[in-house]
Amino acid sequence: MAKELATKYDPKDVEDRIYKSWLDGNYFHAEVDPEKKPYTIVIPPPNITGQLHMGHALDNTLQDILIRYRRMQGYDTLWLPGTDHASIATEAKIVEAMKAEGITKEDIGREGFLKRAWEWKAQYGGRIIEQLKKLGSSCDWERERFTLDEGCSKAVKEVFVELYEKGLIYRGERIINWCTHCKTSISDAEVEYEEKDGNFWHFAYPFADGSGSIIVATTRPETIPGDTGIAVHPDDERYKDVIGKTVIMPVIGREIPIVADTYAKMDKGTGAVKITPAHDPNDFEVGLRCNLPVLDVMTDDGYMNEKAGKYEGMNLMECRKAIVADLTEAGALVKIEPTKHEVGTCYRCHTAVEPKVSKQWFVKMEPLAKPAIKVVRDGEVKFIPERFDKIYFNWMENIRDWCISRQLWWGHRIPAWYCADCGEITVSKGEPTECCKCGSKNIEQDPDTLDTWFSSALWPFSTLGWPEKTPELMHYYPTSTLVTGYDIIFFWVARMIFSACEQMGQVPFDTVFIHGIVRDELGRKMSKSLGNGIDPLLVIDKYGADALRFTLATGNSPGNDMRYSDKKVEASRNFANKIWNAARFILMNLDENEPAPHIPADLALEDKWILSQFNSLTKEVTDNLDKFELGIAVQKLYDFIWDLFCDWFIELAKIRLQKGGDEAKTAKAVLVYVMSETLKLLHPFMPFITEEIWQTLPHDGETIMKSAWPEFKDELVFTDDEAKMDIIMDAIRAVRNRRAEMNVPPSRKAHVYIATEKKDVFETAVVFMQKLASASDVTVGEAFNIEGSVSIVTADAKIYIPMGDLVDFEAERKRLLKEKEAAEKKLAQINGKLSNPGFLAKAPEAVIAGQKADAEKLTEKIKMIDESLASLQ
RNA sequence: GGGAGCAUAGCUCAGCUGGGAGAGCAUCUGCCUUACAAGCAGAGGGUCACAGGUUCGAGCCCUGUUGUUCCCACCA
Repeated sequence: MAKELATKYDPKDVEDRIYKSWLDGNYFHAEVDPEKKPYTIVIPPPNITGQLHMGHALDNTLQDILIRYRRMQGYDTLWLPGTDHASIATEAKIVEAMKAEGITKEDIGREGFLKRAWEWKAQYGGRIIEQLKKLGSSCDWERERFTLDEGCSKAVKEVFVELYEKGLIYRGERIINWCTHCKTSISDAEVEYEEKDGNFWHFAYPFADGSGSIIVATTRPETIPGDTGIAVHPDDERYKDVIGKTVIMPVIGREIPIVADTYAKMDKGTGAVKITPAHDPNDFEVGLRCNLPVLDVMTDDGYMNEKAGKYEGMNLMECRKAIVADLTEAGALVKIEPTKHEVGTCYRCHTAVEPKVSKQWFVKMEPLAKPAIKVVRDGEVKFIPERFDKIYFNWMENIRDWCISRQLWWGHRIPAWYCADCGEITVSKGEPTECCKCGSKNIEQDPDTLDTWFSSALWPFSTLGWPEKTPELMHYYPTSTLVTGYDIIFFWVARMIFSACEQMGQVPFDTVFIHGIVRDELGRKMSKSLGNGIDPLLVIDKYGADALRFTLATGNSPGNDMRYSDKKVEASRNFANKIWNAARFILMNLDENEPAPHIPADLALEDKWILSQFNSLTKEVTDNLDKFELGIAVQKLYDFIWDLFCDWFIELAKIRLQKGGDEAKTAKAVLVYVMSETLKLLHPFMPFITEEIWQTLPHDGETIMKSAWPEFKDELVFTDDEAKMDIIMDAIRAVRNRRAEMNVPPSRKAHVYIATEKKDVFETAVVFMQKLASASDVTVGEAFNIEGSVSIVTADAKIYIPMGDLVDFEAERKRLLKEKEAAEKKLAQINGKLSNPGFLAKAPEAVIAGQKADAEKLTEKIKMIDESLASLQ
């Protein structure tokens, strides 16, 4: 015995040690090698506030599989890791922590706050990185980046200034989404719509001239104090005469005009709509067209302000109630109509978002979207699965300008300075000391910061050193594959694409590999509020990282959600243990000086069979990985290892191992070869256990992760031997089946007679039958006539087992009749096809030949069943 | 309002360009066969949601229906 492994696989004994050895070997590190083809993945940077969840586990498992695969194939492989500063989330967290101490942001000021934020980052920002390591992620940690580090900040300023100078970034007063909880503007993409119950309140507004009233409907009565007009459609006959009149707002008492604008739809509501330019995006546009004043009646934290008159100081809901009550009392309420409507909420805190007029910075999207649409349309960037390009196009084609300024401190400060003297804006990469127009020193920087996604949009090139033309940028850019969930296509993927097209004139990656989300056992989204989240670290602790990875890879079909369950991980853990035990068995049998893996001469039938199977596996797994069919690849590996290698080949190899001598030597060599090559194919999926076993087996090289990916070999194609093994396995299964049906324990051996035309095949199978089909002796001949025996019919043989005492002859007869019936039914089906002229004319030849062969086999089988039935008489 | 996904064994899901319905778990039966009981050998279980169509042939392609999940959208 050469080396030993523990009897049960314990990931805890292995994983940390192996991971450390990889780090010590510096195997994850990429150095620019112009001789080699690069393969690059940039990690979707997790938030520094984050803890590893199942979504990260899935995303990073998939990335690691791809990276390890390409690394073994010899690519110059870079997986670039990093974290995102996550402005809103992080700032909220720190503000909350300060609140516990009774401090506010304003108390300590901008500098003090940022100091605390960086301290917080230093303390917690590395947490998720350590967790990624537990998963086995083979990132190049030496190149770890942070969206707020010096390099990324430089890239951000560069892009901002350039876009500003091109007129693609502008500052303006527009309707934006305002989160009253986070107290900042947010972009359209950051608004999530939730269906809520609400009402349509119909109110009558009397005309100022006393000639009756006009009825308008609203779902948001609290915006009434901000109304500055009522719009009707210019062609609306009903209101033709009132355009230009004014109404007196009940209770409020203000006089506002009725204007004509096509925005008012004649078939909606009453056809007359109140206009609140400060608090509704459409109304804002109407206001611009019809010259209505903008009246902002809300404060930044969600209360009515002094312009709301008597409602000042109320929060929005209080105000709504008060206004409805007041208007009702004033007799203005016409009717209430219950309705459901979509309410925009902040994607971080789920507070209702208020549309609000505000002066903010925007990216002009249309010119940027155009090339970004083109590169996907032209296939320069491919989504997998393809259907996501539709979602992408739909978004890009209807995109509105991107509000990028945030009223936060934690983030990239907007590089714009305002002159107190002339009002000019100075936008600069550096730290300007004077106004670019009037030269005044009286300038002050914009206090706002940029949307977090502005910096992550630059991630594929900012992390490689851009705007510097670093060797890394030249070599590794554009990156290869981006792996991410469908939930951040808009936030991130789309923005990376247009940013790269604009800055680099080149796509950021050629493939976007999209996965779904990991749901709980009941199919629900894992969430903090439901408390149904599964901590991947606990799973790793219990079952091992390999088991978790294997589970996530198996469940992955691109773009689709998957459910997590402990049962699945348990099955994966069992698979790991199966491999472990197969390795133990092999090691037990090896000699002290067992040679390195190689294909020996004098291959036996079963050797050629397993090698041929392995060869096909290699090709298939490689093809599947190239097509991002990870789940299929891993399933094939599972089937090969468990069913073919363990359940058949190892069992067959035992025969020669017991014999010893040259045959044993060959068997050992094949065991070692197939095992270690299979471990390589499995390594991207289960890196730890494969490394541990590979190291223990005879091997060349220091680590499996740098070994060469197996390739299809023509000399390992043994088609005839595969066919022979199929015949033998068929017979063995048939015998086992019959014995099981009769409840014969394996310990009761029996003589087996095989009548066949393929004597040579079955003669080699004698020892196999003894080992795997409980045969004491095996006699192969052309025909036998044995009284009182069990008979078994396969396509290639009729097998007799004299165990008359165990046989119920009547039952046996019934069984044979049933089998015959099944065979005849099948044969009739096939003959139906074969007598169909259309089938013969149009089906491919291989299919026809296959059907003919099946028909022959069935005919033969029926003949043999008949013989058996006759001998039962 | 627009769009997309899903519907296959009791459960969770594979099934790639149309040509023999599969896996894991669960169930049942028999096994301590000296790598593995986290195992071995076997068994049962499916009108592939429904209705049409294309095709020699459909789980797979087309149309429609139902159920379900999700995304997008400025309908007062």
